[in-house]
Amino acid sequence: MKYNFNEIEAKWQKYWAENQTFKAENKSDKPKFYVLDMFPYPSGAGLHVGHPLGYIASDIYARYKRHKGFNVLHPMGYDSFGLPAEQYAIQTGQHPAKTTNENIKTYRRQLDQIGFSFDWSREVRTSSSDYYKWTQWIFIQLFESYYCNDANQARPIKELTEVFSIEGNKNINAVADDDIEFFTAEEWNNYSNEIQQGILAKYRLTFLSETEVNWCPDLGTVLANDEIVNGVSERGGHPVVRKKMKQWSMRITAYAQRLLDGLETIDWPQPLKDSQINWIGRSEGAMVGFKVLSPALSKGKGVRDAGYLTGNPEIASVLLEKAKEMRANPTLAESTLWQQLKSKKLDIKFRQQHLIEEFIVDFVCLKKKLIIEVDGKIHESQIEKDEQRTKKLENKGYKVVRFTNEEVIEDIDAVIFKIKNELKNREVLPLGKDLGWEIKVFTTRPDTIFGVSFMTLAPEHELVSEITTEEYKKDIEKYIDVTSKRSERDRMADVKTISGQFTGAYAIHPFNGNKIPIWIGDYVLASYGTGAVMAVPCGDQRDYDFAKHFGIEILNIFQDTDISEYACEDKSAIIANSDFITGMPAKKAIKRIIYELEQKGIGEGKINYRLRDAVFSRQRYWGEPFPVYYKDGLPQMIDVKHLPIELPEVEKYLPTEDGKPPLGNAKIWHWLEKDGIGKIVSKEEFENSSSSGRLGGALELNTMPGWAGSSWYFNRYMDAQNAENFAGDNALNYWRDVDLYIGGSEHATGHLLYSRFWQKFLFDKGLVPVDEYAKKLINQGMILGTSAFAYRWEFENGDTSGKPKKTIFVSKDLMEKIIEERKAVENSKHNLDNDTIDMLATSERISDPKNKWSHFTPIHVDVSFVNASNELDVEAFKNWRPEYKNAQFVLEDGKYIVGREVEKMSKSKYNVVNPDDICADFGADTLRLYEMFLGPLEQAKPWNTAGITGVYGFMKRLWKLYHSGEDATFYVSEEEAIKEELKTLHKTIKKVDEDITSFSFNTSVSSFMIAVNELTAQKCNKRSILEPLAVIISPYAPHIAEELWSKLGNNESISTAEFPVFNEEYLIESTKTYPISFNGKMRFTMELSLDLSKEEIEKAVLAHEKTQQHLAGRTPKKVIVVPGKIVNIVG
RNA sequence: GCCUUGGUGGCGGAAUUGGUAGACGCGCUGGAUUCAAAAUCCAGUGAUUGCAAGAUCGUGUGGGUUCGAUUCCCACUCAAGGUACCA
Repeated sequence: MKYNFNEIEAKWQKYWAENQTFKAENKSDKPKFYVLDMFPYPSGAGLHVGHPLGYIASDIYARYKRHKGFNVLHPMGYDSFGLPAEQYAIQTGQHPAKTTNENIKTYRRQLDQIGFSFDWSREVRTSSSDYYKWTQWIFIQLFESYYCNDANQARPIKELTEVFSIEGNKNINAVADDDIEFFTAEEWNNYSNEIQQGILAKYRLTFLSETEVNWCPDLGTVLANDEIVNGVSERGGHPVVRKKMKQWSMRITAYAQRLLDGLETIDWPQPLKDSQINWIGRSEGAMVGFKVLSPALSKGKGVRDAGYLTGNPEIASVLLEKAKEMRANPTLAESTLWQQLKSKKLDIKFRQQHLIEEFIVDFVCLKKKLIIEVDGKIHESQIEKDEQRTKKLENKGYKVVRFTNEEVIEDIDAVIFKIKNELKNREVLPLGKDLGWEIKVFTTRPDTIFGVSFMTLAPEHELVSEITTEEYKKDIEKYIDVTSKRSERDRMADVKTISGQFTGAYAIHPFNGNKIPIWIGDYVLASYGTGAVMAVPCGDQRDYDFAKHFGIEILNIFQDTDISEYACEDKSAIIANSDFITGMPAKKAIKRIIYELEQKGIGEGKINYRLRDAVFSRQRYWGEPFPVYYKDGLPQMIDVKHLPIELPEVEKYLPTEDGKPPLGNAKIWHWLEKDGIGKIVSKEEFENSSSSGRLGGALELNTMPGWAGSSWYFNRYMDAQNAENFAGDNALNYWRDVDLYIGGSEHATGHLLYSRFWQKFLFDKGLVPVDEYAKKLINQGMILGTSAFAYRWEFENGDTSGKPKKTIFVSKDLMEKIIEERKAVENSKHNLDNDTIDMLATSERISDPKNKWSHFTPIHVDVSFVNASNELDVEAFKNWRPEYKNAQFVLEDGKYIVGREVEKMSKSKYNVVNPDDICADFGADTLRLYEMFLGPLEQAKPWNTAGITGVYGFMKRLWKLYHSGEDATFYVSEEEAIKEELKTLHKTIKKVDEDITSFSFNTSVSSFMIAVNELTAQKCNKRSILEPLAVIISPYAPHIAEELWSKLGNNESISTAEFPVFNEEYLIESTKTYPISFNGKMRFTMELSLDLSKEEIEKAVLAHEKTQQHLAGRTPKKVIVVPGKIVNIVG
C-alpha cells in the first residue's frame, strides 16, 4: 500500500475536529500546561511557509506534553483589528469586517490543513464585540486607577479623591504628570468639577492630554514610536511629523521599574530582554537646578539678581569670614538654640550663621526655606533694617521667624515648639517657580559637576526665548529656524556636524558660583530628560567636541588624566579640582554630590527613564471604540453594564473633510442614557431628548491602537466564552500563566512590553493571579525566501539602429564570464590599440565601474518557474509578462540558469512559497518535519523547497517499515525485538525527549531518520518497536502517526498514548571503539572491552602493531587514557 | 558608537562536562533497475597530494591555556538583528 498522505491527512483532520480531540478542560487531575502562539493578523495574502514555523514548534511541544500526561491548553485566535483591512476598505468600500472574516476563513483552512492541535472552541478575535467588550472594560479600569508609589501598585482613583478632600495632595506619593501643583483640602473642595477632573487626569493610568505625537499625514493617523522605522512609517514608509493633538495616553511609565524588575523572573531570550531594558532606558543620576542670571544683568552691567541660594559670590568671601567669626563667638541665646537645632535634632538639617545673598542669617533650614533669627534688644533703627531684610528674603521664598534673646533663654521649649510648628506647616514651592528662571538638568555623572563649563539646551527648550539676550536674539532665532527645518531623519543621519548657538545668558554653578554660558544645540534632545544638559567637556565626548568646536573652556577634573585629545568617560578616574569631592572615586563622589544637592535643596538623586507614556488613540475606523463620551468637553466613561460599545456604520472609512477621524462620518454616534438604559443614537435624537436626568453626549471619535486587543488575549483563552467576566476566577486560577510562548522577536518593544504592562495592572487590581503572564518565551527565526534572478542584457550607447530594442536574457555563468572578460580587457587597457580603447570608452560599463551588473539588470523571477538545479522554465517565464513574450535567451548547455539570493519573503520579490502547494505535493506531515529540519528554531534561515524531497523520502521509508506484508500491505510481527532494534528505539526515545525539552527540533528529525534507516537495515517489523516509534514521532508527524496507530489496532487517538519511557539498559555496551591518537591526532581505532582498567587499556594499545608503527621506535613520554572516551599517546 | 547573536564542506546544518570535526538531509558523481523517464535502491563525496596504504592541511584571523580546543581565555575581524547625539 502506498503512502497516500492526502487521504490520511484529510481523514485525521476530520476525526480531530469531530471528536474535539484537543479540547482542553479548565479542570483536571493532570498538571496543566499552557502553550501559546502569538496570534496572527489575518492578512489578505494568507499564510506563507514562514508563518507556520512557530506554530509547528509549539504544536510539537503541546502534543509532546499531552503524551507526557499534561492537561494542555493550546489555543489560537486572530488579532483582527488593523490597518490593512481598513486600507482595503478605503479602496474598495468593502466593510473591513467582511474582508477580515474572509481572511480568517482562509487562515483557518490553511491552519487546519497543517494539522495543528488547537482547541478551536476557545478561539478569540479581537474585532469581535464579545471580545472587545472586555478590552473596553480594561480601559475603564485603567481610567479609574492611579499608581501609588507607597503601595507600589495601581489603586482606585476613589482613594485619591477621598484624601484630596481631607488633606489636599501634599502627602500623596503617586505617579503623575510633572506639572502637579500642591493644593489643600479646602482648595480641592472649592474647585469646580472641571478643575478636579483636570487634576485627576494627571494621576489616572489612562488620561486625555495634549501630546506631541507622531502624525502621519498620508495614513491620516498617529503612530507609536515603535511603528516608526528610520523616521518613516513602518507600514508604507510614509513621512511622519510631530504634531500636538488631544490623545488618550497610557501611563506605562508608572510601571517602568516593575517592567524592568520583572524581566529577571522570566525565562525569555536575552536579546529580547536587552531590547526591553534598552527601551525602558533606566539611568541613575541626579536632577540639578541651575539658576539663570537675568539676561539684562548678565551682560556685565550691574549686580546679579536672583542667584544662588547661599551667598552672593561676589561678596561671599568677605561675608564668609564674618560668618565664621560669628559662629566662633555665639551669643548665649544663639548657642542655646543651636544646641537644639544642630545635628538634625528636629529631623531636618539647620545651618548656623549661613550666607544667603548678602545676608548672614542666624539659622536656616534650607530644605524648608525657614530662617530663624535671634535678636538682641531691638533698637528703632534696627527694626526698619530688619524689616527690609525680611522682605528681601521673603521675596526669595524664605520665611523668617524671629525670637528675642529672652524668649530663647527663658523658654527654649516654647521656641522649639514654635519652630516645629513652622516646619510642619511650611510648604516649599519648587525652586525657581517664583524666583526667576532655573534650568533643570538630568545627569548621570553629578560627580563631574565641577567640570561644567557651559550648558546646552535643546533648541525647543521652553526657556530659550526667555533667557536669550537682545544681542543674540537674531542668531538664536536663525539657529532654531534652521534646525526645525531639518527633519528628525536628517538630524539622526548627520551626527558628525557640530552646531549650536550662544544665547548670551549665563547660569550660576550651584557649588562654586562660576558663571556658565548657556548655549543651545541640536545634539540635545527635547524629548529626553529635561531637554537640557550641564556640559562637562572633560567627561563627555559630545560636550568635548562642542567645546572644542566653539572654543569653550575645557576644565580638567580628573586626576592624572590627559584630556588634550578626548574626553575621559571612564568612571574609574579619580576626581580632582573639585572642592569637597576632590580625590574621590566617581561612585563615592556621586553619592556625596547628591547628598549636598539635597541638603541645599537644589537637586536630588533621580532615576530617569527613556520610556514614554504610550499614546493610545488612533484616528482609524477598524479598531476598538472607546467607551467614552464627552460632556462639557470632559471625557466620561460609560458604565460597564452598557458594554460593548460597538463600532458604528460609516459611509466612508476616510477621515472627515474637517480632519476628524473616520468615526466622525458616523451618523449615529452619540451616547444617550436615561434611567439606567443606554443606547447609541444620532446627534439629533440626543439633542431632542429631554435633558432632565439624561446622561450622554458625543462619543469618542478615536479608536484604540492595534496593541490594545493583543495585550490581554492570553487571559481570555483561559475562559473564552465567559459572558460575565473577561475570564472567570476559576479558569484564571487554574491556568494562571503561559508556560511556553512562541513568537517573533519583532514584538520585543511593542506587544511584549504593553502586554506585560497590562498584566501587571490587572494583577494590581487582583484580577489575575500572576504579574508576569509568560514564564518562558521563544523567538522563532524568520524563514527567508530564496529569490531567483534572470539577467537582462542592457544595450549600450552605441545602439543607434533605431529598431525596437530586443530583450535578451543571459544565463548566470555566461553573464559572469562576460563581465570577467570585459574586466580583463579593461585592466590591460594600456596594452590595447587605440581603436579598442575608443570602443571601451563609449561603453557604459566603464563609466560605472562600481556596479558589477552594469551590463546586466537582475530581474526577479517567480520562484515557481525555477527547479531545484536553478534552471529556469523559459516558456513559463515568457508567458509571465507580455514584455518577456519575445525575449531571447542565451543558454549554457541548453539551460537557462538563474542567480539566487536570500531575501525576506515578499510578494514583490516573487519568492513566496505557499504552504498549500507543499501540502498538496508532499503532505502536511512532510511540511511540518521539513520546517523543523531546516535548522534551529530561533535562527533565521532561507527556505529552499529542493531539500524537502529528503524528508518526503523519509516519510515513505517510515511508512514502508509498517508495510512489510505481501504487496506492501500493513504487517507487524508480534515477535520479540532483538537487542539491536531495542537499542535503535531507545536511543531515539532518549534523543527526542532531550531535543524537545531543549527546543532543538531539527536534530530530532535527523534522529528519526537515523532510526528509520537503521530499522530498515535491520528489516525490523516488530510491534514492540514500531508501536512506540509511532508515538515518539506523532508530535512531529501526527497524521501518519494516527494512521499507523489505528492500523496497529488502537481505537483511541494516538494523542492519548503515553510517551515511551527510555530504558538505559538497552544502550549499555560492553565494548567501545576507542580512538587512538598521537599528540592529539586520531590515527586509528581499536575495539576494547569497557571493563578494562586504565592500565589494561594502555597495555593493549601499546601492544597494537599500529601503535608501534606510529611510534617508530620512540618511547612515549606519556599515555593519556580516558576510559570510555579516548587514548592519547604523547611522544 | 553601544548592546546582542553568530562565523564549521558546494548548500541547510550536527558535534554532552574540552576527547574520533563534518551526524542527518540537499546537491553532485558513478552504478543498478527501466525501451525511456519518474520513483526506488547501492556506492562515493572537506581540501591538497599519492597507483595505493597513507601523509599534510582544515571549524573567520592572530595568539594563549592543555596530553588534546569548533568548545575555555585574550586581541582582532566580518555578518545579522536591536538601539542611538539618552546627557
